[in-house]
Amino acid sequence: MYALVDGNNFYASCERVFNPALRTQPIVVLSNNDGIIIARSNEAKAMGIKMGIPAFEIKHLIKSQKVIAFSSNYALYGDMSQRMMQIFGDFTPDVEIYSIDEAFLDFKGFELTKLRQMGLNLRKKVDKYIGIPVSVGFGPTKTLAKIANRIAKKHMKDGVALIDTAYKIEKALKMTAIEDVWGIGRQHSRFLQKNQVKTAWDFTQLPQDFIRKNMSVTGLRTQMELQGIACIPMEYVPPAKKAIRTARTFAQATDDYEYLAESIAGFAATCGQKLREQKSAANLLTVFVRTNKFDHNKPYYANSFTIQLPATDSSIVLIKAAKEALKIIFRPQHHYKKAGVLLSGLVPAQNRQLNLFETGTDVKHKKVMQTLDLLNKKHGYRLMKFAAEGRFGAWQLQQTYRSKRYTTRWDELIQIKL
DNA sequence: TCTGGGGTCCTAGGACCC
DNA sequence: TCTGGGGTCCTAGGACCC
Repeated sequence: MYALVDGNNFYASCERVFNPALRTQPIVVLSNNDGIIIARSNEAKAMGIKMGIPAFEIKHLIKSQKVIAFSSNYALYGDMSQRMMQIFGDFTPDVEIYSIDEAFLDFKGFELTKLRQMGLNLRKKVDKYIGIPVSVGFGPTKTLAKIANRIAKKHMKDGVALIDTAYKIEKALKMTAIEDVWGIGRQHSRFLQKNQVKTAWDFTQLPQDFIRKNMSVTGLRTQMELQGIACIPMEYVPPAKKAIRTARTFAQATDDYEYLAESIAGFAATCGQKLREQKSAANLLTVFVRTNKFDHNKPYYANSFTIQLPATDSSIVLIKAAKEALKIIFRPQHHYKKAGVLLSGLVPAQNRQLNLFETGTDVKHKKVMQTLDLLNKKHGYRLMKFAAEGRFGAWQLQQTYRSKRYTTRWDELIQIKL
């Protein structure tokens, strides 16, 4: 049996841990630049605030304090996540961290009759040590565990649901709408509904060749998983990323080349840091820019350019290439709203292919990069930067409502008055 | 004034090889 | 009348996830 454990309204719940007065208030968490809604407390959901809507649509609610808004505080959420995952490891050694707020737990070899109690204990422990409410769903496959988790969240008062018999599988599948199945997104659920497939149960009754033809092998896998045949294995060690991207939407659109060049340099440096963290080197670097896609009064322009590199993990080389690529796609007549850098063709840094005319720059850069990473790790995120990134941090995020980084900064520790 | 960020996998089609 | 068989690699686009 697998369990899927996830934090309820995770980001919103993190904010509540350090501000208990908010426990009964409707709260929302905003994306970078305070752009859209990315998390809501149950109270906010009940008010009809939808996931992903632009923040300005509920500005009146935020202003009048009917809803408390937070800018996203990833330092806090990331740290809370790590603490939560650590607790999971007390219940089984086989934990797959699936996202910032959820994990699959493998309970093979455990007695079925004890699982429910195990789930309850886990909830209790996470609540006591971390202060985040979680839901636990058990099932014979990952996809069924996901469904159990959903049922736990929606229908079980104690937050735990177990799907362990053929009868319960059928019952659970019949009460799950097709669009709520893990692996079936908007396009496919629309297509399936047109074909009279309304629930997860209906989906399990479809002929295999129909699914294979219209939804490829991934659809087939989902069907088997729903039928109780596990075919999505656990992944205990996160595989190295195959692509690394850093991109931002600017608070204000800009036609300033220098501003854009400094942001791009910053994105390239951030990508480089992520690259070195996973000990990879990149063969390709893509720069992309685009104007505001919502502004229909101005012509839309989006473009990208990819540069081939001798496999490198040096931010110096990356920044240089990024600036070259930007020069090629920059058009002075446009106002740019979003830009980014993408590294791909990643290989292990250890056994990268050397260029025939290798000059040894990477060897020279290696020590500089190591020192840079060490200093930033020890003394503060991005304390040391490249001159190319600019001195002004012009592309800094707008974060009007950010809470303190309670768990990762000495000067922002929570204070208690006695 | 105002709309996020970061990933993965699969397939079809083109270009190429013998 | 009529044009083989068997592959690989790469990329763009579409689907999905959080």
